[in-house]
Amino acid sequence: MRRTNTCGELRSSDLGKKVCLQGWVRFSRDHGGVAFIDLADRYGITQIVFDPEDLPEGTDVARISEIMKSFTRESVVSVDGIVRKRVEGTEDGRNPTGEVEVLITDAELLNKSVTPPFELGDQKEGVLPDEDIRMRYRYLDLRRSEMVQTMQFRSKLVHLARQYLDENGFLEIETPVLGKSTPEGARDYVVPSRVHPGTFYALPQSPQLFKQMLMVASMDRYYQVARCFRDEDSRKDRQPEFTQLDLEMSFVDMKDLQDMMEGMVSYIWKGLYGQDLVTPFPHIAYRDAMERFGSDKPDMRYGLEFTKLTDVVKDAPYKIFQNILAEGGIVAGMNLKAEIAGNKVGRNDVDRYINYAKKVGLGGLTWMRCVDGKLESNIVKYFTPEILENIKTTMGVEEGDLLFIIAGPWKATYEGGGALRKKIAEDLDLVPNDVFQFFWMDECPMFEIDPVSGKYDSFHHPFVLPQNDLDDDYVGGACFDLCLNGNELGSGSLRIHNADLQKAVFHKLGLDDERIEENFGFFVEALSYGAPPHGGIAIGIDRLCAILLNKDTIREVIAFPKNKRATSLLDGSPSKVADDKLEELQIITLAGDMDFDFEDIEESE
RNA sequence: GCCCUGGUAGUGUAGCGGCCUAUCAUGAAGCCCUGUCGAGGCUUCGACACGGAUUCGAAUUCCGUCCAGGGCGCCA
Repeated sequence: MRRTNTCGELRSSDLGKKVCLQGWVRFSRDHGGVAFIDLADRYGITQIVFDPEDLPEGTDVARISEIMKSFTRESVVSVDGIVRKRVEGTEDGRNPTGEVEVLITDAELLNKSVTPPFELGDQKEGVLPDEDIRMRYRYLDLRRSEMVQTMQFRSKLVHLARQYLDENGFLEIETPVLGKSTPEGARDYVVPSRVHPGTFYALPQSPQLFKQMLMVASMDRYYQVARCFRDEDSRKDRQPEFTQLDLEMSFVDMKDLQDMMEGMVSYIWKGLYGQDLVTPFPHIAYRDAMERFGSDKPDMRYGLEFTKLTDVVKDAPYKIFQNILAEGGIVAGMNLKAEIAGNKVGRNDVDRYINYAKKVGLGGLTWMRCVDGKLESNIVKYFTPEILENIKTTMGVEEGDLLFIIAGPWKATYEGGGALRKKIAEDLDLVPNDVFQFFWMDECPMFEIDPVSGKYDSFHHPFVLPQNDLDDDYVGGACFDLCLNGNELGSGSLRIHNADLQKAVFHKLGLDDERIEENFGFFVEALSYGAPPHGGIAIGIDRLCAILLNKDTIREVIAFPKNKRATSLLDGSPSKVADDKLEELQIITLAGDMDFDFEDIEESE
């Protein structure tokens, strides 16, 4: 008999039906006479009961009994039976199928499982095996209902995005996975060409150039669920390969792009949770984000904002601040209000935060506490009463408040401050984890200037449309990030559609004509054939899923992720390839146990 | 490349110089049990990541290696 129902389907309304269920033996409970099996598949769990005293006439009880002995944990089995009501008082309210059970009339072992390396019942929290064990046996880990739900969630989310974009006239177009390596940006994963020995394709870090060329090609609205590759070190939110919802639109301004994205996120939200998301999303300028929260992707679900104190302390005879201000640095303070933080942070904690501040790149951390209406600390003697009073007013200090004051060069100091702010919020449990706060971070600069080398670097990437003349002191970029709860979900921008302007930006970034031609010649040429004004955005699907599901790492929302060292514990990749394959590709390797010695090669040069 | 944390039966853990012939749970194997649902009861099996050092004595301290995770750099 073929499967008639899944293991999550049967209800009281099915009583009396003859059914065939097929699935995995999750738990079995043999009472000597009557025996139960929790039969599981991705739809749910149905209780199967073997009841030798209550079988239809002519059933070969001994045979079924014998077959059931082979039903070891996680074996796949097929069971024919009759849906019946559970004995009064033994219903399981936690399970949607808990009112019924299937009385076995026939059974078959489809495929035996050896003893699984860990238990798959995941009703109880905190008993998961180490992640490396889960990865080694990911196909078993994925059987767990939590993982099944995650995969379903992700699938639904992507499906909703596709639906929305399709309804809005987007074409889903695949761009190449084998492309051209460029020296800029992240390291490429590289694929050797057999046909052209000595040359290599690169896997895309993003479909950026191709989607822009699709705009040149008049496709007008494009999207792709694009796998992207970067050969850089992993983090909990960074994998060597990851998935972006990548899209591009022609004849749009930034608001059009953001409206479209807000519409899409709302649509996904409605589909996922049945609730309306509040739009439009708030905006925060890059500079404000940095100066208020110490981050370009601030978590604004809690306070602990910074207030600039540069002007307030500029005349204080405190040498450390004087030196910093003389070098163009900033001074800013964070007020840990007495009731939420100040009273919970003692002298020892302050020392701990001072140490932490040093670790995150701050020179140090100045603190003051408001006691009996006066600011007290080891350094108040360096400040005049007027300045102290001014600090109190500026920071809104009240009795018991604790001030942390950071000082130093603008970027490093605010970034360090942002790390400190995050740490304090986590320590004091100030982060609400049931709030989802989307917002746009915009008004970004076009370039960043390396303080050491003085070289220009793109703030986002070199294809962003500059907002003013490239020779101006400050050049803004038409780019923005979509952020959620302190995470960057994606970046978007209007793009340069003029070939000369694109070249000028490359020049500004230090590329000469030869290098531009070699690496981006085809692209600049494309722009010269009537490229329309266009812009686009890419949303990190892995991150979005992880945040919405409250997962600590994107590995939890990727079916087969790589580990920290970019290896797959499941298939053992990356791995060596056979020598004859390398020979065909005309590749020799200097690593591993081939008969080449790096030093020999160096000497021969 | 660097910093930090960790590695004890198949799995999750306790132990943190001698009470260790290493705890508990789960699992596996066997037996018992007719209403359980992570069933229960009894019996059995099974581990200190690897290599050095210190010490009368090391799972425990130290050094190195390997493995896993978090972070810095990196991620235009």
